[in-house]
Parts: sequence; C-alpha cells; structure tokens
Amino acid sequence: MKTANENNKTDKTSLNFIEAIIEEDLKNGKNDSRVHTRFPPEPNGYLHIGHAKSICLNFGLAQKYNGKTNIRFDDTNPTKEEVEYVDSIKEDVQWLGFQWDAEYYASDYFEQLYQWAIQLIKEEKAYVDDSSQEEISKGRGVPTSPGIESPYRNRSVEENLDLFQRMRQGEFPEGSRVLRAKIDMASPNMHMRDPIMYRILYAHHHRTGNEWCIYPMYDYAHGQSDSIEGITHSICTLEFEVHRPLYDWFCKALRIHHPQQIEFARLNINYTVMSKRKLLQLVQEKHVSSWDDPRMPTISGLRRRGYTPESIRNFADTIGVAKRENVIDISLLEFCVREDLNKKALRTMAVLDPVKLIIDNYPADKVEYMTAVNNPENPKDGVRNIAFSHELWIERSDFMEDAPKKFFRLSIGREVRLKYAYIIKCTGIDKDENGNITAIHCDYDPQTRSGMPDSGRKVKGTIHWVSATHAKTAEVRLFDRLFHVPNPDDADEGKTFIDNINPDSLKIINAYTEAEFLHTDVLSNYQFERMGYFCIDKDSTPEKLVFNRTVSLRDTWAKKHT
RNA sequence: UGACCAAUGGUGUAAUGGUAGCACUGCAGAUUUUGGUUCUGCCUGUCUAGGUUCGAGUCCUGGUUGGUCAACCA
Repeated sequence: MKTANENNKTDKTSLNFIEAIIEEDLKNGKNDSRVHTRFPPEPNGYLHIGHAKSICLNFGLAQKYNGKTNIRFDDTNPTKEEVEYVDSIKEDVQWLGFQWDAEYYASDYFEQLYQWAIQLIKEEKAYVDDSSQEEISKGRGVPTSPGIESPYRNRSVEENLDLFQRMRQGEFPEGSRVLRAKIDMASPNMHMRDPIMYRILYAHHHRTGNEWCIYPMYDYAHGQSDSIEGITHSICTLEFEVHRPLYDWFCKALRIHHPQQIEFARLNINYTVMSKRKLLQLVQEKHVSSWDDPRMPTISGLRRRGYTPESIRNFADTIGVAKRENVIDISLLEFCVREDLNKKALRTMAVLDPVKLIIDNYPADKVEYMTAVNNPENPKDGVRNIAFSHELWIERSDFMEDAPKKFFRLSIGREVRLKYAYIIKCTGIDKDENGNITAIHCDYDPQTRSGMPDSGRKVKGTIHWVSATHAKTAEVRLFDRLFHVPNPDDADEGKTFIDNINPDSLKIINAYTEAEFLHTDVLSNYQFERMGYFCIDKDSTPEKLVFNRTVSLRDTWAKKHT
C-alpha cells in the first residue's frame, strides 16, 4: 500500500540526478535493466539521521524501479567493529520500514578477495611493500607534487606471491608489510598512488574470528563486494568521489561486473552534529546518557524521542538529493514530525508547571465527568470522560497579573474557557510571603458547560486543566537542542564542539496528568493539549510514567512575546 | 598553489535551451472550545565576466566562492 506522500513522489515528473541516471540506464538496457542498490554501513557505531537519508534513498530507488536492495556490513576493520552495532543497525533499518533482499558482510568475501589479489600479483598489478608506515606515507608525496616509487615496487611475481602468502600465514608482524596496487605514484589523485590493498592485523573479527590476519582496505573491498552482489548503482557520499577512479580501476583490472558509483551530498542539520566519531565522543564522555539519548540525532535517539518512521521517511523525501553541500534547518525535521503526529497522536491534558485553581462557587464534594475528544483530526479515535472538580491544576503561564490586552488567558476579572468544561471568571489570587502566587480563585458559570446552550458564548481563550484530586503525577523530560549554536563545529580557538553543548538541553519536571491514558506502551505518542507532543519512555514503571517531549506545538504567541 | 566536485530566495530543492515553481522558515489575515490544525495572502533567488543562440538558470571559456583528497579508517 502506498501512502499519499509516496504517490506524490511517484507522480512528480521531476527526477533527482540519480533517478535521471537510472532511467537513462534503464532506457539503454544497461545491467539487463535491473536496479540493485545496497546500504553498506560499517558496524562501528549507531545509525544517525544522515544514514536514514541514505537508507531511504537506496531502498526508495529499488522500490521505485522494482529493484532490490541488500544490506551489507562493511566489516573490513576488526579493530573497530562489534556485533552490538550490527544488531542495532538491523533494528534501525527495519524500524524505518525497510526490509533488505539479502544480508551480506564484506567478510563473506575475504577468500574471494584474497584470490583476486593473487590474480593481480600474477598480472604484475600488485606488490608486497616492506616499507614502514612512515616511509609509505612519505613516498606518497602531497597532492600538489608527485610521490616516489617504493624500492620494493618491482619485485618479481614469485617473490610477491611468496611474501603475500606468508603474510596470510601470519609469518610477519603487524605493520611490517602491506600489499599495494601498482598504479601511478605521479597521479594527481592521491588514491591512485599505489594504494594499500591489505594490511596485517592480528585482531579478532566479529565474524571470521581469528581465521585471518590480513584484512582488505575499504577501496579494495567495496567495489568488488558490490560487483559480487550484482549491484548496479553503488550510491555513496561525496567524499568518496576521489575514490571512484580506484573503484573503477579494480573492477577493470579484475574484469568483473562493474557497478556505477554515484556520489551525493551527505545530510547536515543545524544545531547538531552528524559524525559517528563525534556522536561516539558524546556517549563516551557522558554528555548524553547513551546512543539512544533522545537528544541524539541517531535513529534510536529519534525513536526514543517519539519520532515516527513515517516522519523520518517524509523528511528524507522532502530534503531531496543533490551534489551540493547543504545544511538543513532543524525546523524542517520538527515540521515533519508535527505533521505526522498531528494526525496520529491521541490528545490528553497535562499540566507541566502547575498552579492551583479554586472554583469557589463549585461544590467542594462534587465531581462531574466531561467528555473530551481523543483526536479532533480523527473522529474514529472516539471520546473519553475526565473528572472535573472544585480544585484544578492549571498552567502557571496561563495566568498573568498585569496582562496585556492581547493576553487571552486568565487575569483578575477576565473570563476564560476550561476546555471541555465551563467558562470561568477569575476573582482573585492568593500569595505567600514572598509574593509567589499559591492559588487562583474563580467562579464558574453553570450554564456554560460544554454542550449547553450558553456554552457557545465567545471567550477569547481556552485553557487546559486537570482535576487536583484525580490527577496523577508523571515525570516529564523536556528536551531542547543539544547545541546552542547553529554550527557546533564553529568553536573558538582551542575549543571544540563539546564547548557548544547547550547546558539546558534536558529539564526534568513532574507534571500532573489525567488519571488514565488509553495506551501506556513504550513509545505511545500523545499530544498534551496546547503543550506539545510527548511519548512514553522506556524508563516508565507501572507506578509512574515517564514522558519524553518529542517537540513542542507551534506557538505563535510565545514566539512574539519572548 | 595540484586534481576532482559544486554554485538558484534566509534554508533546501525543481525547471532536462522556451512563463524561475514547490516545501520549510519569517510576516500579515481568516477560521478555531488547542494562541494547535486548516485556509488565504506577502517578502525574498539564478555567484561573476565574456561567448554560442531567435532565446541561457540550463551549453562553452575565464574568474570568484565553497567542498573533498596527503589513515596500514570507512
């Protein structure tokens, strides 16, 4: 079944530059008119919203052109990769709503890759280099001037074969030798200056264990893995553009199926960071609680925050795909989640910053049950009944002593409607010795209960409330952006993005909520009327619910008055 | 002082040689028992200098600006 949005996407006549390439290939019958993409994460961290862009792109393209998408873990560096990450990545992709056609690992191809390396050695296109890391680095030169050839570059095929086989046997210490492709030390492209294909690493691999002590480099593994899987369009981010000649070189030298590498600009969003290294640092240095801290731009963080898969997919569609560097405004992400949650989230009333409202002319022992709509956007969600009584909790910000004319809420002498209940008129306030308001007094108009003839009377404002005797308390975690500047990397001399962390990104409060919720499953989305969207956190207990604020409601009044 | 890539409103993204459109943001208004939603309107754009063409955001050349590349990372 297609969503309205997906239909729009299909209907639109304009193509992004990748779709244009694919349609051209389809027209020419390239790859037998197949489309086969892949999502190739390295399992060395959790997926973030930038990966979501890539996931939606790769899986979306396959869906659009009746193709396939593999998930392939790029696990060629055993020193950084862990199963924990493999599991989280699979969970996140599926949660986003995608199912891969096949699950592969670059490590599945280690033997084939090794055989191909032997082939290249035999064809004098690869050689074993005994140089030290520093010597190799020095010999490579700099981008503006050519490198120099290694003294080991012209070893005989026999010697190379012998050495490479013994590298695999574990005869040489780590770092003592590498296998290099013999290309061009004078190339203006640094990646073509005899790139390293294999290095010796005595490390335990999460899948192959201790079977190998030589591991292929990304450039030697990625294109061939694509090739083995019959990938047609190998989509990656811009920084791999300079790797493409090498990608092509290996496919040609090996005379194997040659997928087309296409690069697009990675996603950047302001007020956050989007590199695995930085996200890992935030976790390790405990600036956040974990990878799924709701302030993190990780998929697991957004999920815990209350974002829906639909909202993230829609975001990915809306930002588009191009080769231009871009920084997306965080407000677009917020727009997407509000748009989705507005349709789905059940409404409830909760008071986050409470002050007592006493209805003096309402009998102290009386309780009425008011009918409330669960979701005005979806009548099928029905109604519920909520207790109303003599004493209520209301939002402290819904009262103002010296209120401006445009303040449509409570002030002495002014009228306001209590949502789903009566119109009340404020008669006075109680204060403590410090001048803080401890209670607000009012009288209600018994003829204005919702549904009664007089309830249609025009009042400027409507406020939410909960009955003080019936309300329950819940913990509410109010999140704000993790960084207080648009570009966290834009730090003063000697400072880093860590110094730009917003010290007020998390505020924990206790709120009064309605007595009951329709659903209390973790992740259930609610709208606290007039306040924002909240979801139930996994830290909740049967005794006390914990809510995360996903995003506040748009507030045009507050915006103008702060 | 290299190579490669990219330049369209504040932010993204379309226009595939023929009317510069859409979304977000911002502003103004209407509706509203959420200052939400919905609806209406407005603001703001083709980096620059040449060239090709009846016609250039689009093609060509130079410049400018930004990005990427010098891990035995991916």
